[in-house]
Amino acid sequence: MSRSDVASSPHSRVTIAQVARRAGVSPTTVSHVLSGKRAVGAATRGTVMEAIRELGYRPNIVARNLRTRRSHMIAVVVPDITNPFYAVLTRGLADAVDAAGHGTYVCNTDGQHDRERKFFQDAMDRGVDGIVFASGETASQVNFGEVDQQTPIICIGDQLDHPLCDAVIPDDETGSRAAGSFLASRGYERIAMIQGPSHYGVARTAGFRSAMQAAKRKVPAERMVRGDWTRKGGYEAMKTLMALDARPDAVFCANDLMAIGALDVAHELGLSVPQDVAIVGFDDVDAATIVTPHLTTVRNPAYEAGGTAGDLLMSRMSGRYTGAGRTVVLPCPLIERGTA
Amino acid sequence: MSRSDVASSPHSRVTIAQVARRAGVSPTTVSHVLSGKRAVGAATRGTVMEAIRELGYRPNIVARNLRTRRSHMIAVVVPDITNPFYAVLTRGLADAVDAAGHGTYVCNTDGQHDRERKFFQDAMDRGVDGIVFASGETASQVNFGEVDQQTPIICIGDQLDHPLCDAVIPDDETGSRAAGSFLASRGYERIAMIQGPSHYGVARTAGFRSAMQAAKRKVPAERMVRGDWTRKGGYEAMKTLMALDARPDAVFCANDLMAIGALDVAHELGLSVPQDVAIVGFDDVDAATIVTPHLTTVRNPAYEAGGTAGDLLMSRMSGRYTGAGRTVVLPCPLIERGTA
DNA sequence: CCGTCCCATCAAATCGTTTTGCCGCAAGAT
DNA sequence: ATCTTGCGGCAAAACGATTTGATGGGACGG
Repeated sequence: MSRSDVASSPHSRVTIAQVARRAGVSPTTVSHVLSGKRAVGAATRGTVMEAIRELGYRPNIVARNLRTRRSHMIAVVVPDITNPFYAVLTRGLADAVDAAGHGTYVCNTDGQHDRERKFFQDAMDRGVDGIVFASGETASQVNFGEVDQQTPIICIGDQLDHPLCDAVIPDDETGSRAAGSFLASRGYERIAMIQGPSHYGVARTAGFRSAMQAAKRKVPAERMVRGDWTRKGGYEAMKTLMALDARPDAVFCANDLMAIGALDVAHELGLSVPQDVAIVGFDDVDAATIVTPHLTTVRNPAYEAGGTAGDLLMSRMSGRYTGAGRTVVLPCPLIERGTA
Repeated sequence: MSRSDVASSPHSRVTIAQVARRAGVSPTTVSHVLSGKRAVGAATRGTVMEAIRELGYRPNIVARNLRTRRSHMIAVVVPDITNPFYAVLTRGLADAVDAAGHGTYVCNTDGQHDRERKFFQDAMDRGVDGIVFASGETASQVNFGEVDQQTPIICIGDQLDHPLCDAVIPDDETGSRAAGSFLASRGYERIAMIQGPSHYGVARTAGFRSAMQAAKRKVPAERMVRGDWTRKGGYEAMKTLMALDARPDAVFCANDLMAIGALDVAHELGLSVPQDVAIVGFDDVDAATIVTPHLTTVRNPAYEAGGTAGDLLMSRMSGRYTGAGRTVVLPCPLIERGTA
């Protein structure tokens, strides 16, 4: 122990009153030297500081929170912290707000609406200064009962109907368009897509379609198949694609896991990638650089999303911004690697 | 909005006093119907409950925390939530304590000791009910200054010198021994190991050595090489192993990433796995089932570790247990897949 | 010498709960 | 009739900070 516990009372922490008594001043004065909200004489400040050090005083944050109505804590409610996307998002948020002294309280909802509601309530009851909400599906369908009109909310990936709610959304559509254009520019002709389940990831499909149109590539319905976001789903979707008479020479997958499944099929069929068939994914998960060849994909900017969510939150918490809901969209850049 | 906000005052939340006034009773009584700490008449309880519902009362948790000196919040301080091991650990913890109404406050230290200390202080100042601490390296070397002797601490992976500190440690040694024994029982003769950097992961090396001794396999020094936990490090270590005169026919790697690097080498050399060379990893990360063939490995029970950490914590917080530091070791089972 | 102003400090109220001690009152025991 | 006992309820004191209004005393200008 480098720093021994000076004046360690057995338990019961030292309060501001004890410091005041020791320094021969009032609690008010101690509070002021701590907060700097009012000037205190240099001599007095010195005495107080010394008393604080001698007693090893640490302010009781709970008491402070009660009085100031700020907790310096923000809640991040996500489907599952185990999912790398949300883990990275959370990290980006934490890094952004840490410097300002805010902690992050994470809640796993598993995408269940009742849990989402429960954690919203819980967070507000706990008096968090802000909430970052990332839903698996479109958030607008979520109902939060009566939400506190005070605490700012940031919604990731979609809008939420709330006066103080800002949104940060990764630009899936533009990213997908970039992927499609890239494949076309490389000269691939019969470009296919493995989409997500119906009603999901529509922006990715839209971006792809728009790119195909711009590049004058026809995409018959049989080349638009669906997977369930999993590796296995991608595997099966790819199988049906490869069984087509006019076999596609390039496949854009709505996420990396499905792209990896597609890659499995290519290997299994002895097709070389990207010569015989090109593959592009979406998300840029860690596994993208584990498969061989490394997966060409579109990056989903999780860290940046968390960071800007933190920034938006802080601009509201500090009162710097008080207007209506803002929306910031983040680019999803194409990462060229080995599969296209 | 399914539940409209009845009697929604513009802002300023409704307090227990307002409920009491409306129900024609004292705040004490309201508190008692809520907590059930003292009996209240059925009629009064009814009136109070109705007032609560009508006003949409929600208790102010911060005020409650101040009074009761409990926050129902526990801090989990880890190197990086982005690392799947810690993400899963955190999830296990959250799931364990969620039912009891505890939230989890995550802190990323990046393994820096000053940040570890800072977050420890911060957590205690915030009045968390417990701390789960997972350090990258051996925790005993960490110095926390003067820690609160009140709040229980659980240490993952190592002991910590603190009266109220329990430890939960995955049994790396037994797991590694199982891996070694398994390879021997499969008839492999020249078994090698890619260890972690010196002074790290000694338990894994120890377990492996013990298994080799029991199986009467000599392991010359040249067959014990080191990597730096990364895929690239594993790649290079495997290269030197494969260049040996008496080429190993099996390799145990101290973690999965290095095992994947070793697998790269085997593929590059045109060796078939596990016929020409067997490979076993440690951790069972997601990527273990992405490589081909799927990696045989030892599972590092992150989720269970988080869960038992939560259980130990709760047994102390509730006062059920008050004794000296406990240690629970968790088995690391061998997962047979395709590489051995 | 007096009025004014500012600086440093303090006493007291406040934040919204929980908890302790006390007090009627009615029912049952003696 | 008196003495316990227990129940239902209330007033007030914590919990540990912040914040507001007031105050005493020097410095300074007139």
